[in-house]
Amino acid sequence: MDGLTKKRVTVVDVAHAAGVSKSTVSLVLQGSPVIPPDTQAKVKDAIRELGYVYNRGAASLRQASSSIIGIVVNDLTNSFFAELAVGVDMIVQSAGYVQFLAHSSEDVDRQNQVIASMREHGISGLIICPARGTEPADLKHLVDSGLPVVVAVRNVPGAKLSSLLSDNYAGAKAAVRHLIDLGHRRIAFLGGFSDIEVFRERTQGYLDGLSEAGISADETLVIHSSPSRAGGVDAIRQLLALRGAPATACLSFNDAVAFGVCDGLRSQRLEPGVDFSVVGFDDVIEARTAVPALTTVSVNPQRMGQQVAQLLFKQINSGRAEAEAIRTSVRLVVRQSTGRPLATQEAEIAS
Amino acid sequence: MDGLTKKRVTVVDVAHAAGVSKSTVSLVLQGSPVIPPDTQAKVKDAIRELGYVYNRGAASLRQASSSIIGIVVNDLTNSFFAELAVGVDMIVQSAGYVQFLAHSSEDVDRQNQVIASMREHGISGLIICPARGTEPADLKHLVDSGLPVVVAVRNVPGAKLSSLLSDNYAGAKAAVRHLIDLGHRRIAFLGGFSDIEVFRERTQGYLDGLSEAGISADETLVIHSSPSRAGGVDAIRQLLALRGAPATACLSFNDAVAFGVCDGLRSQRLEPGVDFSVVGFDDVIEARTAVPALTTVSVNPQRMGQQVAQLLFKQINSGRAEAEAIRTSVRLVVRQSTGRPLATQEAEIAS
DNA sequence: CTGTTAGCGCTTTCAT
DNA sequence: ATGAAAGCGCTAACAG
Repeated sequence: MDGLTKKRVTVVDVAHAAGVSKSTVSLVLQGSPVIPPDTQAKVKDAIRELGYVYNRGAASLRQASSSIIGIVVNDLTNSFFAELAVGVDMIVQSAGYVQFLAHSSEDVDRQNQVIASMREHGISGLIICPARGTEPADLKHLVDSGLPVVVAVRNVPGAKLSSLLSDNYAGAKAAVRHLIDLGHRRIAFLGGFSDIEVFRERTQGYLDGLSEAGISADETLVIHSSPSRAGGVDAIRQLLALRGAPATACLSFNDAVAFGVCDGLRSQRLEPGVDFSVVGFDDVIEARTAVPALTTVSVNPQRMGQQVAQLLFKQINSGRAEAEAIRTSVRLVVRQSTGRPLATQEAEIAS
Repeated sequence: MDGLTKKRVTVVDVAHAAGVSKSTVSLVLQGSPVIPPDTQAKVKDAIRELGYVYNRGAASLRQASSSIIGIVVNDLTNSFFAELAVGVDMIVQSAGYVQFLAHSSEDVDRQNQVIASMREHGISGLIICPARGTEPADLKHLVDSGLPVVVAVRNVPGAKLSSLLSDNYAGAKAAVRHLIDLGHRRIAFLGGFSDIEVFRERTQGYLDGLSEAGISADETLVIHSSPSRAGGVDAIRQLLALRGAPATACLSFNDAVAFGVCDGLRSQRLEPGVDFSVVGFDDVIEARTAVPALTTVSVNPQRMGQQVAQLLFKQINSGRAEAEAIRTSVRLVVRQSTGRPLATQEAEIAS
């Protein structure tokens, strides 16, 4: 009870208190069936009484395996990735693991640092949403260390790693077709930076969607910006300032951009969904109430997080699986703002 | 180079390759100044060549101290807490620590589980944004384990723990005064649940603000709801449906609620900031562009995260500090929607 | 300045 | 069914 002499209580102490030996305690801790119930009870009482806390570090040292999953995210500030991390955490926790989470702030150096740090802590698997500009070379060490790794959301084309990505191409194409069916001909693509694969996939779907409908693309209608709400405001402002035939609809890089586009429209006294059609990619839960008329190509981030975690565990448990590339399907969710509750119409999109 | 025989490379291997001893390697690893540069170089080369990765688990076992900070958040889905975690991470990383992040989904049992798990992993400090309904008893074990802990954002009144909270009372009062100065007399308080301390503090500020201006409070104008965007929509709908003298302004529990209130207003063809004044608490970065006219009582979550991490490190480094309760100041940010760029006016609020 | 030695708390044969 | 002993990879004394 002396505040200073408080030494860490170990299995030995527990064993002593319970009148058994070290290894018996260890076996109880692991729920081994070879220990008789009464002995188990004695040990458990001693544990409670002494306030013993299991030292997982020592255990992993001995067992050469930890129960830690690392996850490094490019930007936690983006709700999509925060939701994804939540989805991952659900699976990780239910598997009895804990989650190391770090975010790289879109900085490749930082990303390498945190990965190194995680490896030093002996993670038994890693999920990574790569920072912009991540090269296969950056992940070289990682992949040939044999650590189970899966890449989520953004691909790193050259790296031989498992990945779970959304079907960006098919989603963008479906969105464009939807807008064309609504009668639009001048359709813009707003937001995002061209140095990530996701952007390229989405713009490709956009371009192919247009050309399949016999509409020739106008490259001035593709406007880059930060993939954030503020970026969306910028992009729509630039679009509205263009001379020439005005666009009447846009596909936004993600939902943050789409929200920004709506903000920008409103500040010009235009009503999203009425004066100008907006389709957003990704689907943060808030989107449902935020802009009733906002159509989205939706990727459920929590579900995606769960899937990616499952893929990782599959890889961990199967020893050494081949790299596996999965595309999660997306849905086109059309919302109408006529009255309440909202009429929504969803369609699963196959590639 | 054989994929199966790949054994973990240890300090011994490195020592062998570099032609020195175990402890020399260890000293190099710790950047000790007693090792001559050329020996250091040899060792570092060997490390690179063998692909050695430091085993921090073994080190912590020996040193009885890890470099892990735990942070458990009630809801990562709420951008405010995601931003807070980012702020924490900045400090944690720059101190050479890594961050264990888990979220409790507002579930006290889950919260206890993850805390236990973190302790088993030997965290050297813990930051906690308590789940709703957390009792001092839930944290009893924790506090008398002597682990440095700081509570953030939400207080747990009975527990003897350091805390970093925003000045909710003063903020709410200032917001109400602002609305009164604008000429409002029927002011509502929307959103949030009354079982958390933050809610009580904010409503108290609201009530005192009213009564100091000689306005008697009308309890039908305090409407509870989930502290989310959807909750805000609900709350404003309920408010507008009330019979009797209509409210002309509201203070929202947080910014998510405020956004929802704006959504709800718009769906009734009312313009926030024109037909009805809205003040939101908390300040997610997006708020700036989202609703230009939205006045906020602003708490910068990233800054708060940094502060809380600093407080924790202070406690870790000073051995055993007394529990310390800090209130971060808040700012009243008034935004006007007249033209662009926005005219904003800020005022720091003292308690 | 560098090598030797003895554990940190746990798991795991191998005896009893 | 339980105990004894060895060792995971590292650091910290202490010798040399």
